[in-house]
Amino acid sequence: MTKKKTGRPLSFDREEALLASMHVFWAKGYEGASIKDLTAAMGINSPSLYATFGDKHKLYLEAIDYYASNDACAPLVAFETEPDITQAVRSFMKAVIDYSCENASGVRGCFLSSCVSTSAGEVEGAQERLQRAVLDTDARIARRFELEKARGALPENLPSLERAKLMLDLRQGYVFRCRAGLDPESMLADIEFRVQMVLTPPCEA
Amino acid sequence: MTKKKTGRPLSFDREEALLASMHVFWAKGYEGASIKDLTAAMGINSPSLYATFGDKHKLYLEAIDYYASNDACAPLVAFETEPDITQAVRSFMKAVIDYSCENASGVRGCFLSSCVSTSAGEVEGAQERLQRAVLDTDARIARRFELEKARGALPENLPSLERAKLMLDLRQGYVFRCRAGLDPESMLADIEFRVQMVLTPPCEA
DNA sequence: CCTGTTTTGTAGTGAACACTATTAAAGTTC
DNA sequence: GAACTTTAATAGTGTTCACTACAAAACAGG
Repeated sequence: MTKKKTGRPLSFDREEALLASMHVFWAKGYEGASIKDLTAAMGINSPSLYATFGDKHKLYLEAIDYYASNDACAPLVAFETEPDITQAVRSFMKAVIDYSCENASGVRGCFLSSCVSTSAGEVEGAQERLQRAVLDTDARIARRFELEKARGALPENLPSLERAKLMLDLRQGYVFRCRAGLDPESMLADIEFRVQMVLTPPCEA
Repeated sequence: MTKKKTGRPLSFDREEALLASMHVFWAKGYEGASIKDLTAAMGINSPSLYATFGDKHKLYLEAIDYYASNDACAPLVAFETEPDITQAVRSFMKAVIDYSCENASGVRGCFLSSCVSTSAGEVEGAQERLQRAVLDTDARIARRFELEKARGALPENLPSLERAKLMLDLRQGYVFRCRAGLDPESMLADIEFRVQMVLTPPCEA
């Protein structure tokens, strides 16, 4: 496939440039991100972009794949890193809010929620990637719950997948609110209640 | 302001055209919607668009305002129409899924979630309108809960605003999943659990 | 250090963009 | 029905869009 013999090496880091492009898409959307915007942020000229990534569309899809498969979603990492399950859910929620309200790169929300989701109807290949990302994340969270149930840290009657989906859906709510510019404090306030909601099994006879 | 004396009347319905433009923005996003797309859907020529709405940006803001203040959000209407509160929440959830997965106009998701939210960072005036819409909706739902508590249909210790925000956030999750092309059936499955979650007060001693 | 290969940077391609000047047509009013 | 006002439709405006020829430059191999 990649028929590279010898010659001048790339003067920029491919992965770094890809990440930079993702932040531009994130901030401006697929249509809103111009090649000029992209190349400026990536620190390269347009011919390099086309030689390296094909075209705008391919670059976009690659950025999605990169995000989905490189633990680019900080809250999920926080969730999986934390040993105590209650603390893990709590950290996830907190990370979602912190991360969504002011990311290091200045963009708000979540790449998948705020950008890819919008383009899903128009940009070919976006919806299917989004769908797989959602299903994968559901499963990933549920797996952790199952693990904790096996360890005895969670009650057996907790419906893992149902609660995993709940946790992810609550995330969408937070991301949306951050995107709308709402005060993070107001969101942090009811985290505790939601953590219990996710982890407490059906509470009646 | 509007200095209209006499002359030829508009050959199209202003509100109808505005609604049509909203659906285009909804489907394609702000940047993705071209004047050509808009005028085609609105059934008018571009000079009429500019004469009537100013420019693309003003048209967009007006479309947002229209959506926010004209009960254009079907699920919310379903929620407020249904007399029984449990059924109201259930209808809301169901409407969100039905409405988000396949709208009459062929667009998926929600205008605010899928379009305005993305443009909030770039299009002037979008974020503030989005924020007000979220806060208003929170309050609107909470008001209904308060009303039901006064009627005795809901327990006094149910935190109205907290549950209102929860209900709206769950909505974002559903909308997102619909946008990702997930199967509606899988979402309809755990509605009942979520309805109880919204309406059941904190369940311990 | 010369040949070959690849990446750069400049400059520019046609097409699509948001937007408008202009003219013809359609109503309203007296 | 003539005068006036306003909208409608055509046909453009300059600008920006995604994308690319082309030529100079930078490295690898011998």
